[in-house]
Amino acid sequence: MGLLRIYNTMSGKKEEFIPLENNRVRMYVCGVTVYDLCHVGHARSAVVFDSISRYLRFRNYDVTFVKNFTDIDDKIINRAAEEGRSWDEVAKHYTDEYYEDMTRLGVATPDKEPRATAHIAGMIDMIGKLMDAGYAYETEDGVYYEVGKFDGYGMLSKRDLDSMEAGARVEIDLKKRSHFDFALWKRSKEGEPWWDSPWGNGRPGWHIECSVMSLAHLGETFDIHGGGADLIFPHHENEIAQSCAATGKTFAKYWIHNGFITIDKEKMSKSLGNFFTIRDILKEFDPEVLRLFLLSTHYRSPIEFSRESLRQTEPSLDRVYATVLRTDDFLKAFKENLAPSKDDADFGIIAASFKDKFIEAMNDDFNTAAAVATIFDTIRELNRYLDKKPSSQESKALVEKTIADIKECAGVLNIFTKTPQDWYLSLLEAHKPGITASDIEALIEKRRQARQLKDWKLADEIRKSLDSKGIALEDKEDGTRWKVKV
RNA sequence: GGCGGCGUACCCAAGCGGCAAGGGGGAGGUCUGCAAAACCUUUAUGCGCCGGUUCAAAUCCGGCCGCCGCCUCCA
Repeated sequence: MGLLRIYNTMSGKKEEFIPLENNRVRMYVCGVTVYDLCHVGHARSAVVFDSISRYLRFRNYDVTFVKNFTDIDDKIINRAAEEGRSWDEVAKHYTDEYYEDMTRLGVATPDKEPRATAHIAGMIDMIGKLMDAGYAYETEDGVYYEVGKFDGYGMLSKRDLDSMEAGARVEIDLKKRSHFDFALWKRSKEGEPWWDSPWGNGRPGWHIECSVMSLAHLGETFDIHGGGADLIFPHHENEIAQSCAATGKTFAKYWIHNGFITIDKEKMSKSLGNFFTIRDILKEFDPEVLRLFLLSTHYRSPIEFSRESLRQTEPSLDRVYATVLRTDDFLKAFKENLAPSKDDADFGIIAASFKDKFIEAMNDDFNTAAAVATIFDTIRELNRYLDKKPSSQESKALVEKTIADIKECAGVLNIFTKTPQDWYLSLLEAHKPGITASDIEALIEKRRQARQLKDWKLADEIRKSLDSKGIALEDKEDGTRWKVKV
């Protein structure tokens, strides 16, 4: 499989990936706060880490993948007030919505999906340790972490407290010893949800949950910690401060951060209001289109999002499905009648090298864009081979093996997973051409009869009328196929 | 102000020291009743600009221009 190299935010370099423990990989990724529908920025993070975990498994690592839900937070409380229901109903509702989006996007459920509110006891325990060790202090608002006490503060985000103080944009909270001290425990105000603690009734600060849940499920030190690049500071920096101070151990070995989705070059975000929900986009596009679009750019680079770009992605998928269909036809009609030829040998060499090239691309810091290109290279070579109408005893096995390899590698990215038939039906759904599959079939039959009578005029009229609706016909030896034009 | 990143063809996008991947689009061709699909040829002597290092630079170094992110909640 070769060496896997991963860009580590901590070192700022690509490093050889060596798990802490033999073949086992433990990874923790920061999930979502369940207070609203997810947008495509969330989709990117989910798809990227889903593909990374799939690739690690493809490499035969024994992966434990943990992704949390933040189910208590100011935004949830505010949302609950707006919607006139309890905070936990809001959290439950948007967790369900999240699962619906992830299922459609082909994002596998992680091994563990802890919720913050299920780990309050662990948080109280860790906060107590931090208090005892002198890293935390109490104010009238709650308990704070004193960042100045932690030597390594800023090691991940490469910044030091002094220079940050100079650029601080927020008014100083006089109750805190430093502007950058952050809440471990917030005392609850009237009407807010609360849990009992040695520091009074309250709720956890945001950062403590990840330190506690990763500890509970993965141990003091684990292999990979991931999330969006906007979490580097302060969230991940604070997690490091908490965990290292509490355990005295290294927290995570490799830090992986995905880049943002932008709209008109600006980061997509709730606060700017320039976002598209996953829900809305999937009304217009097959989920694999969004998934391939997200994986066609390296995970650390920004992606400029637009419907136009998604439209450009559709033909890529279509090309693969057309080849899968063609291969199905080839295998069905296969009759062996020639001795092996040079064509078989030539294609055999190309086909045999595909998987290695795919792996090589993925080994280079999960370069999915380059990996996808190896699939397209192989698709072209396969088409070229099929054009030669191979019929030797070897050709059938060769074609079957190639398609199997393509599907296996595409499975790592979880794309090209449908049958061609389902792909065309999905496009019909997404493009809404105003005609049903059975209507199309009926017109194809009418045209078949016309063609039999060599009534080319009528045949062409039927095709033209379908074409104007966005449906293309392809005449094959054994009949006519339809497809949605992309 | 501090820190980080980006600028590759008409569009998207890999490459990060040794002849500029891949997808879309355009042009021409093969195939076809005509098409479509597929395949072939073609489409950047060029990688924001200017210098430097090197036998060799899109890749390394320096300067400049433009854009973005983080420093506040954020995937």
